[in-house]
Amino acid sequence: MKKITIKDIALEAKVSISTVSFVLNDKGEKMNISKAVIKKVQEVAEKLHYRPNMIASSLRTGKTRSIGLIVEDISNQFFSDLARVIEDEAKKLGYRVFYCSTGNDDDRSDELIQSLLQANVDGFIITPTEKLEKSIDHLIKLKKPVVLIDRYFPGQNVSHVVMDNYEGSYSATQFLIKKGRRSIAFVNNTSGMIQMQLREKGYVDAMKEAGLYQESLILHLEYHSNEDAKIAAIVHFFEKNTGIDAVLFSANYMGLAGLQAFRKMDLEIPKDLSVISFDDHYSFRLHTPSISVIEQPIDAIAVKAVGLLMDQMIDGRDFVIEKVLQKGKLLIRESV
Amino acid sequence: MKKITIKDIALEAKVSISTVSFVLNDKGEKMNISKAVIKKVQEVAEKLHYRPNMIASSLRTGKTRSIGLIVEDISNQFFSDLARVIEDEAKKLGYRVFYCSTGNDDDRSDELIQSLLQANVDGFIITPTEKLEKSIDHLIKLKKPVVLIDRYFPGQNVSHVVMDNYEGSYSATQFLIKKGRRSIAFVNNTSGMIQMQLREKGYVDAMKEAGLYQESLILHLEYHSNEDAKIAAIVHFFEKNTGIDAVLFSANYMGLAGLQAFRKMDLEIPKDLSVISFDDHYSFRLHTPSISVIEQPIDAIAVKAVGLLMDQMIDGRDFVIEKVLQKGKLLIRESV
DNA sequence: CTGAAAGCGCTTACAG
DNA sequence: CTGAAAGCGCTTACAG
Repeated sequence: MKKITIKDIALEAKVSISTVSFVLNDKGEKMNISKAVIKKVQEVAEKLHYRPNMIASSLRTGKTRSIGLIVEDISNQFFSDLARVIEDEAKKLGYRVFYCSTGNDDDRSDELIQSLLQANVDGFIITPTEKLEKSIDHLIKLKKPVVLIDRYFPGQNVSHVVMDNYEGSYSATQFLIKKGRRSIAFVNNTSGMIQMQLREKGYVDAMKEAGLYQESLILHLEYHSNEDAKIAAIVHFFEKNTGIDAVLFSANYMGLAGLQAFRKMDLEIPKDLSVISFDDHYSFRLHTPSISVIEQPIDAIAVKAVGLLMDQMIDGRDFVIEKVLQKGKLLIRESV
Repeated sequence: MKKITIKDIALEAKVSISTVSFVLNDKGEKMNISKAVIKKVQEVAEKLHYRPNMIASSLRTGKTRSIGLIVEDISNQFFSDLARVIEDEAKKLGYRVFYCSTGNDDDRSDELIQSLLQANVDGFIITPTEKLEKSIDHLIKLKKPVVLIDRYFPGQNVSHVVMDNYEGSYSATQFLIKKGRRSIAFVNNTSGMIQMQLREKGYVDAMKEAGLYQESLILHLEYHSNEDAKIAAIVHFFEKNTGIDAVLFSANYMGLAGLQAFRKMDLEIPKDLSVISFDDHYSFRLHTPSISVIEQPIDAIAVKAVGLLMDQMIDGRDFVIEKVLQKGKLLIRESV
């Protein structure tokens, strides 16, 4: 089966290849090509089952109609949900999405950016890792459209869309306090990224306002440790700090490790301990009791991020840097 | 920042662009280019931070060094694990992977194949949906390398790598029988794909051999129904067929629906009911009690599939169609 | 041993 | 209203 090119169409329709190209790119009217010719070309293209060669057109135009999506871990449900919505949104606009996971590894993130640059993606949506600020500066210098999601660098002037982490954490903590909980722990990781800092700050402020704050109630888990190590650390922490009656996890994978720790310790939820975690997860719904979460507005984040990226990708438009905060949602289930 | 091309290197190194191309493609020696020139060209390329334009080279060679991976649902852990291993394997060999989900929708699957064809991927790894046989025939006619995973079409001569579904199901059923269970249910979907048929057949044969087979112990869930509908169907089935003392689920999403059904019905696992499911899942390990599974040999499947695909992609090599069965592993946890 | 040139399949400025 | 031609950045058969 021979590849059909615009040359074949031109031959068959007895017009020049430029005419074919104009018609197939819907520029026929603009170029004052006659209705009859337009119709003819379209029919021939249809008849021969013409499929444009995207590689050739990319080489010529320098555009690939693709965007690179770099997330932390595509096998984490939060990110795979995000990716799916972003992909759908992009497809509506005729863009293809290449996605890859950093595993929060800075070197790998940098490599991925290089490789996507080399694949000539037209724009980037990134959940940056800690040391990625330079690489992102680099993209900006290259005038590549970039939107960050889930987190960002406070000093850097780049569009980003994130949840209102401070508010989410603050309200969840207040909710626990109103429920009569007094000794509320906060389990975070050691990454120090802005979204984790804000989640911690929301908790700290709510605790301080209620006069309940104690530094010893905060546990920081090594980010790069495996799940068993996290479970062990949580067990150790709760054995040392008896009397804790509630806990807020700053991400779903910590919450999941926590549930396993509590099972080992035979702690009963919510009698002994109220539990709330950031980010929803299938296992939180299935768990007995089901676990309350601060659900991220995934759809809103994805749609907005694609929108901001498109704004930057439209040639010549003077785009504005936008920094968007989306509200999360406290989903109360049986665990509080 | 200007894009560096081989022309720039040629200019700077004072050689022709062909020489540059040969050197950078490691064909310098073969073309009898002097050591000195090779070194010079490499140094200049390094100095100018040359990055080859993959689009240009693709247009010229017709190869993209990429493979298309079509799975049923990338947000299902079985497929996302599979995808990760395939991606890693492919990367080792210098290939990039584009992945997409069919959602078991035949039209969408066909579309995805078209779109990957248009993106000029060099080969395909596919978990086919029911009506995809024609599309796959089409790929073969185009001489596109294809490997199927997880399932295949019995009459079609295509390389594939799948788990030994019959054996997995047969042993799991036998295990339940040896444990003293007598009224063992089997929950399958309505898709009728070969892997599901074989899982059912393994169960049926084991039951028949033990003289325990009853057709009424098999439930078929509508594939395209949502989770709540599946849960309702399972509840209905178990309310009608009282006395069932064990159940084997033919895929993880059915097992997960089942766990929710049993929770609603206050069935106690494993006292009232032993449970085993195909495919592992995070929630199966976290569940109280933890759920026994027939674990798929994901790494082996992925590695083998990439290997078979590469065999086909090496130009001119007369590749052989291989049909590979990998053994699954029965992981016994608390649910039996 | 190395270079000039054709060509992959498009898009688009230019000419008429 | 439509066509001839240049050029995107490579690879490779051919010439010398």
